[in-house]
Amino acid sequence: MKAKPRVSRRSGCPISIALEIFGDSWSLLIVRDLMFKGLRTFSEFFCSEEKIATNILADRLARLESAGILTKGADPADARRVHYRLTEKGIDLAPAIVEIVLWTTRHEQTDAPPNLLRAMRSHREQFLADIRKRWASG
Amino acid sequence: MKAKPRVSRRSGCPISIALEIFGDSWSLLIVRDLMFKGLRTFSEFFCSEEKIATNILADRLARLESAGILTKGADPADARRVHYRLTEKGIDLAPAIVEIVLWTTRHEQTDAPPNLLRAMRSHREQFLADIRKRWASG
DNA sequence: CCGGATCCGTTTCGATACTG
DNA sequence: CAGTATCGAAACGGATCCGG
Repeated sequence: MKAKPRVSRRSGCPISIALEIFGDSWSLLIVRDLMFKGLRTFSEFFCSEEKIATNILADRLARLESAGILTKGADPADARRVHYRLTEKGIDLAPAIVEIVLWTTRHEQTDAPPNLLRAMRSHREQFLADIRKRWASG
Repeated sequence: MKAKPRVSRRSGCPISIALEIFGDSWSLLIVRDLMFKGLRTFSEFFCSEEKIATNILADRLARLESAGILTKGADPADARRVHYRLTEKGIDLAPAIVEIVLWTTRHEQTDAPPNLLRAMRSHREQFLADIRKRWASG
């Protein structure tokens, strides 16, 4: 299925928000899983806790790819597998995702790992640098 | 109209994201307009650039209210008008919204006021403190 | 006028079944 | 494994109507 660029009449706003990603639950979850959980393949996303339907998953992966947030390629180890990776643009979502996660844990009760949260909150710059480094290396 | 709590099977995730707000375009735009543009009333939101339909607007305001992100009250100046304000929980969305806006301006071309962006980027803590102060004063 | 509620055609979603 | 195809259900959006 092709990612239909549903035309938005909401552009031209002085203070704008990229709704293509931030307005959509699935896109947000996919990026989070890619960034923090190390998920890479179609079936890993499909089997994750969110129970996304295969057609929606395919659609969102296509949209995110055409938005330049992730790229699709053959797994170097196993050529049958397709591999999704964040682009530079995608990795750059980290600060926003971190703030979103922090707000969520402050205001809804979650069972997020406390040490991870502490790293996000108290050593923000270090934490973001680590994410970048992890992606740079491989 | 009541805010229907469309049940999510996506909870229990170690690193969670509050999809109720970050997963919905309109909610995000309403909070942004409340936070940065000073919009307060139903008709101000309705007449804003986004061209939201009245039923959708009413639904999202109700959802955001029941999520504890904003409150509804009579305008002290004009009792006929209804006034929407961010709660503490809503104001606390500022860091996330700021990162979202910064990412958007970095990666899509927008015509956001450059001095505003500079304030967000270079004097982040001061900028966030100012938002809080503005809301504390009334 | 202001703040919605209701109706209704269109679009999107989501579950499942199916395919290369 | 990595997706399409299909189809009923839900959400959207526009227009109009309504109570205060």
